[in-house]
Amino acid sequence: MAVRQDIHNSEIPALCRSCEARHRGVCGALTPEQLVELSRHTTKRKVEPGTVLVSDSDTIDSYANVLAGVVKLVKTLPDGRQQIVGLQFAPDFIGRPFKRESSITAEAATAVRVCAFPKTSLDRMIDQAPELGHRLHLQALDELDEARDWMLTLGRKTAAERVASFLHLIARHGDPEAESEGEISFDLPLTRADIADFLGLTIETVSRQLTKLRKDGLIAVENNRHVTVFGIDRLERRANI
Amino acid sequence: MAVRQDIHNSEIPALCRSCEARHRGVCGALTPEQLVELSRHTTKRKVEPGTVLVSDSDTIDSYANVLAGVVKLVKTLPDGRQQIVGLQFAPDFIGRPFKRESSITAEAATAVRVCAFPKTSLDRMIDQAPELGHRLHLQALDELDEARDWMLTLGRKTAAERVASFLHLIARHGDPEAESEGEISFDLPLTRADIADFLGLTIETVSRQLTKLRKDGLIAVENNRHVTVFGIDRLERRANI
DNA sequence: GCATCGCCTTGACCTGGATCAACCAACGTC
DNA sequence: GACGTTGGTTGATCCAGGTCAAGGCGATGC
Repeated sequence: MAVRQDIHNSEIPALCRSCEARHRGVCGALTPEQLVELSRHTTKRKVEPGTVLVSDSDTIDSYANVLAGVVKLVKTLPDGRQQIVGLQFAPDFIGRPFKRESSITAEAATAVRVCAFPKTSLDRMIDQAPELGHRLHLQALDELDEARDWMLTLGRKTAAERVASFLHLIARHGDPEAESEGEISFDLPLTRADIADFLGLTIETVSRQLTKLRKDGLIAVENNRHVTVFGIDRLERRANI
Repeated sequence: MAVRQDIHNSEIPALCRSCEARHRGVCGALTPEQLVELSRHTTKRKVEPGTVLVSDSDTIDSYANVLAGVVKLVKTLPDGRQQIVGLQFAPDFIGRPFKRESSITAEAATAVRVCAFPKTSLDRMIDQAPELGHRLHLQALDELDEARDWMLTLGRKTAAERVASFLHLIARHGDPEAESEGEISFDLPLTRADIADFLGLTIETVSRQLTKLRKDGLIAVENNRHVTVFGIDRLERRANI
């Protein structure tokens, strides 16, 4: 009986079987038993672009993993000015551990699949699985590095450098190993308005800078969203990285 | 003999006795024995403003606690443009756990006292004291919140709002509980050049905005460094917080 | 077919903050 | 007590990027 129980428990939940977060994400820190436990309170959902996943106006009582798509973290001034302070890709973790509230809104930038679970379940699990806390710590440190990189961009770079930096970020995220002189193409996960909010610019300026890069032969743009970069190295030079 | 050893070991090292980091900082997570162990490799030093504590050009092999003064975290573009991406006050921890290098320079903004210890000693201790890892995690999360707050300032606020936000930050740091309508005064820990690098502005613009706040009766400035704020609430309104 | 809508681009013009330059005050130091 | 030097202020001018306005274009609806 005890044996059967073990066998049963060590099966990976169906929900988690094809999930990227189980390998590269935070769930990789959990044993099959813990996965079963967590998955009991978990819901996987698919949401439209624009869906608010976490609002800054209410207290947070759930965490989530991004399974597909891109989530933007947005901060808003009382008068409506907005700044995107982070982009989360699969298999990133969304949430602010050890705090009941956050001043950040998380919103789907593209179609997004997420796996959400109650704060309490995961908080309990952190105590039992130190490796889980460690992974969350690592993600926080990575996000801190990214945030500080972006502070340099926001505080000191020109519009041209910012747009090039953004394209570089997306291109490198899609293919970190890409040949620096080769061609690389991808879909932009953000609208012009979102790009502007990410770069601290207006949509007009973003549009003009993209046009400039196009006319200078560094990129090609199809259907507004699909971008081809002709040489990451040339983009890097424009971005002043 | 064993008993004497115990008594001896559980004494707090002289080095740590009056140290703020032992209470509110990361060292609060350590037992007296662990403090003794760590303090064996620790050096306390007092440095002049401008001293580079950690350079982005070499690999990091030590951590430190700020005991007094203010340390600025600086990022630099190849052409020399600079952005301050964080300010560390006592008893903050300085260092990037779990990575051999960082693209950030840490530099004393004022006269600073720090307590430095080798990376290896602390890394070893993290494994033994989970509470230590937890405190570092908490600090990383706090710094992430601060960095993102500042991204909003850099990306979307006007020069006037930025300068007011900076004064508010320093004022609140000195006295988090201050009456919102009362008078509060403090010394600026940064030169105009540093303030400009923190706000993504030029020194001229910082100077003009301070003059404006002075003429509008929100602040008084003596000897360039000493500031009195007449009503934090009025400053907040200017900062658009 | 052709209205309407969302998203993007382009042009004309304006302005907030950068740049350039002069000057001031405090502080060595010879 | 003249003389740099460092850190800050103020004024005049300039320009990158914001603002305002018009128009393009594909998708959706009637």
